[in-house]
Amino acid sequence: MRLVIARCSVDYVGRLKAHLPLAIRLLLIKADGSVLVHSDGGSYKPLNWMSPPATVRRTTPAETDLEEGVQEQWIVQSAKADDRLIINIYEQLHDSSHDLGVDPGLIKDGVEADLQRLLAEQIHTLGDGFTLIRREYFTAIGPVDILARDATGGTVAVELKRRGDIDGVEQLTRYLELLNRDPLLAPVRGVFAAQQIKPQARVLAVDRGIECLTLDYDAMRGVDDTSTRLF
Amino acid sequence: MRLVIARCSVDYVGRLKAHLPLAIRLLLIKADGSVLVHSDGGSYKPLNWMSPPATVRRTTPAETDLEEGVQEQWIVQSAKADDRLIINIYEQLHDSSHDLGVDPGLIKDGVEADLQRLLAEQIHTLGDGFTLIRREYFTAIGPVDILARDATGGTVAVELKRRGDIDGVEQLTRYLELLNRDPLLAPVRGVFAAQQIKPQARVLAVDRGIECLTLDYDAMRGVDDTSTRLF
DNA sequence: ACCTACATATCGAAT
DNA sequence: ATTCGATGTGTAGGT
Repeated sequence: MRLVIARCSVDYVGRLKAHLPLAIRLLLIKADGSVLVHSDGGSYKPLNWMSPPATVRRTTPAETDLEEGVQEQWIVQSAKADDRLIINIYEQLHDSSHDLGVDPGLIKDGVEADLQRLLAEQIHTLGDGFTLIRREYFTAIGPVDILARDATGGTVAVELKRRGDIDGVEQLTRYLELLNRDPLLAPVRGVFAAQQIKPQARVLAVDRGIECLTLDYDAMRGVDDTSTRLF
Repeated sequence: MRLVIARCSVDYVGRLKAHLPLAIRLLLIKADGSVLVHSDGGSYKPLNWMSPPATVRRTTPAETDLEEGVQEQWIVQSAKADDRLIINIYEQLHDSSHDLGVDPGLIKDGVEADLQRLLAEQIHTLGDGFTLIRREYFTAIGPVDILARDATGGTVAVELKRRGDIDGVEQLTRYLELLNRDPLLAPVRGVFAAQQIKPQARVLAVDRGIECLTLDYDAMRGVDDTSTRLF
């Protein structure tokens, strides 16, 4: 990994065009040829970048660029696509290289799978008398997150999201259409469950006769004591 | 901006939990307190991070951590949420600070807004005799990208995407359903326009009587001479 | 401040 | 290889 602090301008040409005027930035060149251009603010997304695999080629700037004060020009070319990053370096303020080795990678916990496990264990959250048929109930168009039976014996399909968006309602609608063609299951009603449900999604769900359920992950996790001693 | 190369382990606790085992990584601390943890591979997304605004607090490691070889411990606390990043530093291999100043920001060209402007200006791309009713035609469920009138006086709703996916067809379908309830507009037919249309999306669109149109952005920009002198 | 839609999204699993 | 779904999505633009 090479770290360069430089006064530079950057142009990206590929799926779109993007231009960064002259300013001081961090240029991060990774071992796989990928390049990140970061400013001293914003979030983790670089101002400009090139995804790996890529190659960095150092060229002599054109006459007009030299006159303007460009010391070096880097051309970062994607190996896969016709995407290119052109970095004009006016002044290098720092330059260091470091050997990092291979990273063992990230271990995660608390994603949708955990939410699903918790809801399956606490199926009464859906309503009194509910019983679990199964998680990841497989259909031709994909797995239904949770299939359950309500107090009256009716089948309920649950689509589970962290963020309840309109896409999730569409997904559940497709499942319900399919499940309701099965005479052994029909009629199947739908429950759209999420930590947060967007107003638009709620409107669409209600319009289609789908019940909305907002989940409190922290409360559900509080009930399940195994999750408190993960690391 | 501070750049540190260190042998470290990292734990994130917040919306989820994530753990990075001991390895050499880049720690990038920005002026707004945000921190990025990068390895020498992957794309622009850090292995772990803290979004701004945040504060970095250096603490003395606990007894057990000291025995294990932890020299320093950084606690990065989000100012907004109860999100925390804990970085255990076993060895610092590099440490430098740099003053970058404020970045002038990125200038983009070729995003959906540009496509929409060009298609509105060159509405004949849809067919001979087409006239523009308006861009961003507002409805209760969101804005229709372009509403036009064809040679026979019929109304046409255009959904525009850079990449034509199945979601875009669903979106247009919802708009068409709504628009066709309006007797002043009905019947409204749909056109799904994108630089690239996925085969699945095309099949679904055709199945629903929606016309597909592949756009050549470069050609459309070529017609519009103002766009040739953007940079 | 909240909500909505777009993104050079990235990333991983399943097909 | 490609598609699909999740993301600690981020980001910009509107109301």
